[in-house]
Amino acid sequence: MRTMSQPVGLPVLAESDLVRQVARRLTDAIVQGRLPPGAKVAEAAVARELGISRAPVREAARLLESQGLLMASPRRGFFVRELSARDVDELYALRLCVERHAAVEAARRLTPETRAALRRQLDLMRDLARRDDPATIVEADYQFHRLICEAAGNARLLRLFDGLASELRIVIGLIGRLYDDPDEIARTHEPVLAAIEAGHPERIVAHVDHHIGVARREVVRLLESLTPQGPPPRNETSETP
Amino acid sequence: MRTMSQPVGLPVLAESDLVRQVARRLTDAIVQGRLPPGAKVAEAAVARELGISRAPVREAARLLESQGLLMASPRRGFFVRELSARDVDELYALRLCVERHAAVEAARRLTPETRAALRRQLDLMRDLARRDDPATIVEADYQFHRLICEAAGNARLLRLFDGLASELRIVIGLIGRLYDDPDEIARTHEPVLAAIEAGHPERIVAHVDHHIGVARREVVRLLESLTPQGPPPRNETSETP
DNA sequence: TAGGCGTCGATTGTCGACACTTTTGGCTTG
DNA sequence: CAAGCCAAAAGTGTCGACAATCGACGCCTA
Repeated sequence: MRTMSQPVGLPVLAESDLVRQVARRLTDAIVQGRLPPGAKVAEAAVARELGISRAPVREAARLLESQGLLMASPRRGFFVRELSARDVDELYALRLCVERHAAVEAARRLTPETRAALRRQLDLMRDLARRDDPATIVEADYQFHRLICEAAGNARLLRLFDGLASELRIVIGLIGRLYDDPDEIARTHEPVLAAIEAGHPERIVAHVDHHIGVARREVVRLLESLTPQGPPPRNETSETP
Repeated sequence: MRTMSQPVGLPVLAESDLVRQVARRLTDAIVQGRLPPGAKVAEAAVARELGISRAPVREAARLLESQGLLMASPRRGFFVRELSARDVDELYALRLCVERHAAVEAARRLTPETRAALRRQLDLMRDLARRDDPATIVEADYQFHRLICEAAGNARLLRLFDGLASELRIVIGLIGRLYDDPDEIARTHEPVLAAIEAGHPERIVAHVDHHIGVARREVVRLLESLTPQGPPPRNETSETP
């Protein structure tokens, strides 16, 4: 068959899929903090607001459920996942584990392009730090770490990272500004990138450990300080299949 | 509100939720190889077979989709994910990353109980190796690794492991017997457990690396040898949000 | 005879409806 | 006045239906 001269990768226009769109909207609302932890996500309300029926909303909710953003409580509906300090600690443990691997792997297969991209991102963060816009900085921070995971060349690892980051953003967005000294965010990332460029696995792991470890303790501490809140769902559904 | 004396976590009788049941059935069918990679999962057929409507089937399919077991192709339906040799390699890379962490952590908080459980599982595997029942051995193998992840005390890590294992079982089930020497499976696990009991992080990592590395090369090699097959879906949906 | 086109059947995406459960609000009662 | 109970309202779980789309088969054309 030779209908087209070449199967040149076209941009794959317009996912007609309502489910994806709803999923994305809900995700945005959650990470932006517009749907705070514990909030009920009423199908009917969402459907009404978007001018669609409940079916696509339910399916989107299922997607977000197994991504850990929502929690399904039978006969009661979906709720934005509430993260205890312990949850966040677990998430950071996984993130550490993932990013360690990602950084080492990224270093192994570092190309001039990705290296430049990382440098550029770091510069961007430095700039933003001067302008002092918390939300934007958090976003840039996320992108920097994401670039590293992308550079590891493992699509699944990237998806995993995105999942962890999404869940964490449930609370990060809540906490707001994480760094007292806005310049610190760039300073703490510099050694990580330097280690990747240098390509010493041990040094990479050490710096990643330190960098994420700091954030981890910080966030967990902050979260523990404002834990006293919670009227929400009734029980964890723990399965052991 | 205090309807019940206490919101003690009840066993949540009879999951009224059809979605979970369908999800589980589909998962079973996939890991048991009854739904082979690339197979189409027709909603109507599944619904008819289970005597229910299509809605719960669709929702279950969404769950499995974001677990990586199914792949949604818009307007075409759901298909059992096909794993290329590269996919499997990526999965093993993640598994390595996860299990390393799990084993080290398990060693750190090793209790006599979990230690006994691990020993017991290893003995079981030795027994099964003598009886030589491939399917059962694979299951026991899986359980051993799962126990380690459980012992790490991170619920999320366990879920992650389950997810990776599910995906891998898509192909493991296909390959069938992995070990020429059935006794080998017990022998290769022994050093891992020994290292965990000894509690030397470096030695643990080394043994886990070796053990999983062997399996990884083995499976990837086997899979590459029978890759020539594939009429299936049409394109990867790669998002970069 | 090989290749392209139109039509038909099958399947998906979405919707509205119905039964049942949970929640809420008010009312009764100690 | 507070606590408990009852009834109405809201929301979920599931279903069957309908339009739009995809794949396949067969026909027409070069």
